[in-house]
Amino acid sequence: MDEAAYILKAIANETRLKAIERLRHEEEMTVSELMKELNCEQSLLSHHLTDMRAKGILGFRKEGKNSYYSLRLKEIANILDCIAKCKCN
Amino acid sequence: MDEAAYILKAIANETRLKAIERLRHEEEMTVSELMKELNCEQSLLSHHLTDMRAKGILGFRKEGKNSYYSLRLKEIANILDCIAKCKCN
DNA sequence: TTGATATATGAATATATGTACATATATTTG
DNA sequence: CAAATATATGTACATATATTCATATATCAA
Repeated sequence: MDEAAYILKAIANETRLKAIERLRHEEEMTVSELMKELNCEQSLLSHHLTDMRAKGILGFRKEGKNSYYSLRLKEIANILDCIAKCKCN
Repeated sequence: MDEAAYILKAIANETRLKAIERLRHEEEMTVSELMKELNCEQSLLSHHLTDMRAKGILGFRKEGKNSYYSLRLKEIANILDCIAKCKCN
């Protein structure tokens, strides 16, 4: 329950959820790509991504100028589906 | 995504998750019962319950001296299962 | 080597959330 | 009615999270 709260806190944020939702359908994405798609400022997005990465939620790969982020815990995306169902009530 | 974050924020807390997990298996419970089981101080628990109730997550019924809380959005409990699966990685 | 691009980091600040404590309210019981 | 019980509420404070801004670092291209 402890760890559940830890994970939920790490994703309970609009920008973070958007990133997760986006990464769910993509193998990996660069920060720039995410910036454009989420319409989020560079530094802010970087903070969010860095933190989720530190918490094991996102995967990471650096190549040249770019950083590639991916959804490491694929199951996390299912949470979004659960909530989508809740909303239908 | 907006609303997903709203709900996740409302439950991303150890005490709240414990309450949800407990209510999941019970039709309804009083504050006192929850206090004992969650080992949580009265006022603090009340604040948590009141807030989740205000956000539509918990159901509520008052009878005599007691307040009965229930899990209104049953699907929310599924989120806990999703996370349990994540942890297995 | 210089400048541009991509990203990260740190510090400062704003805002939200959690907690404790005192007190209020409503109900029941004697 | 007075005391006891169950719960809620308000306020203050601590702590966590989000956001912004300035700046650092690394890579690439001319």
